Amino acid sequence: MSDLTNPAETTRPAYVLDEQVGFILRLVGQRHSAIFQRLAPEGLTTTQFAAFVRLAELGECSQNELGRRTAMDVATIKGVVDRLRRKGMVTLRDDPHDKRRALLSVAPDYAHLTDDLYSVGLRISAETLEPLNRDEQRTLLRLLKKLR
Amino acid sequence: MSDLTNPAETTRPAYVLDEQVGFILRLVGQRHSAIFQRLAPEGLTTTQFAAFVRLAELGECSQNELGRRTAMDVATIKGVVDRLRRKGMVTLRDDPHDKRRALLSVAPDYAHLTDDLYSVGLRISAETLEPLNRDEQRTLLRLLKKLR
DNA sequence: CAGATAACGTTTGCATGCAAACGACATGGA
DNA sequence: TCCATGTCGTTTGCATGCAAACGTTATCTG
Repeated sequence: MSDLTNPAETTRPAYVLDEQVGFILRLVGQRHSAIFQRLAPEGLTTTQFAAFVRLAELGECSQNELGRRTAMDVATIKGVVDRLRRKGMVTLRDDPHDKRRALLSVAPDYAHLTDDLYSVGLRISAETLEPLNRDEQRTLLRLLKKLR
Repeated sequence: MSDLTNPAETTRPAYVLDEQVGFILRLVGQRHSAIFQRLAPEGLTTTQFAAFVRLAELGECSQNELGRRTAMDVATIKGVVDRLRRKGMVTLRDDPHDKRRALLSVAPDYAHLTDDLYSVGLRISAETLEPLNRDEQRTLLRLLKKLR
């Protein structure tokens, strides 16, 4: 029994760090990230992977636009794009209609890579979710999406 | 219909970035982090909060030990502890029995803060999970814990 | 006791991730 | 046309987060 002189004490849930969503999310993120790093080709990180795949979907696109479509801040997407360019996976040309912009696209040499990335991406997700059965996997994704 | 000349094409799930666990986890983490930053006192970050609360639970403890108990790398926990010390929230003394170690503890001036942190922590978790009903919240936490 | 092994803490290097401020350019309406 | 407003890309500053290497100190084993 806890302190009965304070009625609130008996109903308020105790704070246990290991039970908080934020803490658990960080742990799950760490595990996913380790799986990702082991399976992803070209030394791609999670964000680089997301940006590259999204760019392949969209075709030509500006840097900030790509950032918005992948939920990355302007400062973050800049770093990610810089590294993809350094790897030669993404190329850039000036937008003929807007002097502020540059248009990004997947480098021709790497266009074929997208199919590989799709299959690797599915494998990474499968391995991350492996401790759950099919129903649990569907449920988890459904609930997580509500928290976006 | 997709390409029937390739039977695998019809059964393999299509890769959709927005449906992958890793991508969704990042988005949920972003939302949680924004809530956290809005509600947490003393400018505490998620990791600083976790380290401080854990240290309060454990009493005196070495830096690497605290890192292990909060799932932080030696390099990461070092930075976190440095910042907590700079805020004056954590103090340090030499371990009398082991010259390699230092013993961390919550600074006396901040010992009273832990109760505040518990209630704020609960509020942060509640707000993060707010889009879900009670059953869904329990289910989500149960499934997430399996993925740690 | 001596040598291997392991733990402690530190540092460097790299990659996110966000806030805030900046100059350059586009575009709308007065 | 001119001006406000917004967008584009950039930079700085701070805080994780991990890998790898390092010197120091404990501890275990032969």
